[in-house]
Amino acid sequence: MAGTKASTAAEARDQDRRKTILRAAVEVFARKGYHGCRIADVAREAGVAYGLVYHYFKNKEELLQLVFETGWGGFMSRIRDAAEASAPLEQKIHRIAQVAFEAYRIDPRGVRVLVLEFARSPSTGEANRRTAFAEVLGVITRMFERARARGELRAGLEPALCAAMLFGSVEMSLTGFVMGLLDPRDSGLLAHAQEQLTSLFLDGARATPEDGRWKKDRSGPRLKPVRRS
Amino acid sequence: MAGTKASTAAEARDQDRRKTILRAAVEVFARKGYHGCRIADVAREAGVAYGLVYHYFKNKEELLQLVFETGWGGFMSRIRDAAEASAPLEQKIHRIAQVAFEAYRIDPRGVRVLVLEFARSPSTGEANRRTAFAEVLGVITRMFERARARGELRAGLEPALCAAMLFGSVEMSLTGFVMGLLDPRDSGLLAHAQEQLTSLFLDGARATPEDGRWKKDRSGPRLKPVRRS
DNA sequence: TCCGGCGCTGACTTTCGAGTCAACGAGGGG
DNA sequence: CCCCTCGTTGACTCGAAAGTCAGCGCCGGA
Repeated sequence: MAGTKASTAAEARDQDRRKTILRAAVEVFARKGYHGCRIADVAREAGVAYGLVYHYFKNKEELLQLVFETGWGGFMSRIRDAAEASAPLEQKIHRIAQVAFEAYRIDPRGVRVLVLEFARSPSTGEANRRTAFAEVLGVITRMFERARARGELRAGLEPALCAAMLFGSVEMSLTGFVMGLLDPRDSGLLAHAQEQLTSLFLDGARATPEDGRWKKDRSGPRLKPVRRS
Repeated sequence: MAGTKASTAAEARDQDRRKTILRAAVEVFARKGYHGCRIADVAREAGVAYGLVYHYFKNKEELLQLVFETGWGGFMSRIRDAAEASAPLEQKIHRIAQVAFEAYRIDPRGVRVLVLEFARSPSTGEANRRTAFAEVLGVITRMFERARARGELRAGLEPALCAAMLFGSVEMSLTGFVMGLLDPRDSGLLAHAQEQLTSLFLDGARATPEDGRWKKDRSGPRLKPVRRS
């Protein structure tokens, strides 16, 4: 049917426009932050008229909401896949780290928006961010609960706190990269990051006996004399 | 001298006023976030006239800047004390966790502002946060560098990444509490948190041999068959 | 070629809050 | 007791940005 075909084509063009504007919004948002993100800038970035933004989106709120949901949804589903896979804890953690750093490698700008703007600024008031954090932390908490049930988690560790620590480690590492406090070009630091994150989280930062000359006893005395430099 | 005494008294009253307004600003900021934080609200909260705020502070920017600096400065100096003490790594990490959770226990509202709102203003907000993060991460990175030099850090760990992971763990745990995703009343979770943070960071999440029935070998095969539930 | 609809335009209106300032009055000195 | 100073007040100004809308012109069909 010609009518159907035409309307389909029209709809496709509509979707293209929407995506153009959405991408422009990510761009501006990443560059200028929440406060500096004016609809006028988004329109200019997208190369369309000011009013058109309001033809495709109800208001600024909805637009930014969508920017967030798109990005977060993608990230979240990968995290969920990783956390809910049937694999050893070690592998799951490794995959979570991989998802995060891979996302940064592919789209630093998008990660910037998620990590710096949405994670730390009130967009829809607070509900959004709260929901988002609750979502990841919930998924990861359940992962640790299952790991504990299987005996993969060291005794005495609270799954919810493990989740906060794991996700916090990931998020702050990404923040470091995004802010330029950690340089991804430094000796493949980015690649190293996901390995170290997994390794440190699973086995800790403490020197092992073979690292140094002293034997370390985990259950030994807490205070060990240390020479000042 | 009477003149001096009078001017001193006047200055003291001035400082009181300033502090009243500053405290009101923290309050409103914590309650409504950056967007909802209007000078009118701060004035009402402090019980003074709108215009008086501008008698004591140059503008909104300066006021919020000061709110941030006050809180962050206190937090930062405690973190610095902990990180630069001459003590074993274990103790330093424990103290860092302690500083953070203690701060939350004493002043959840203040922590809320630092953790969630983090002075963001159009022009200098970004720079601020960047500086603040660079500052903590720098201090903690140096702590890990010294630990590495002393052989207290497991081989192959990048100090800067350790710093990001440690601070990220602290920050996300606090975020969990502040957002109500972690309930401090749940079986003393708050008290538990600082112990677990130290323990997990130093020794990892992996089950130790004595945790389960299987022997776990750290350098063993990465993939271990796990029964699906 | 002409017509009619609609995607698109951008100037205009509205809203809102930061920052100003003229005036008020408490209180201390003359 | 009066006046003058200065902390204090809050109505007002001004600018910025969100959101509206009347109309333009492109394009597809007759």
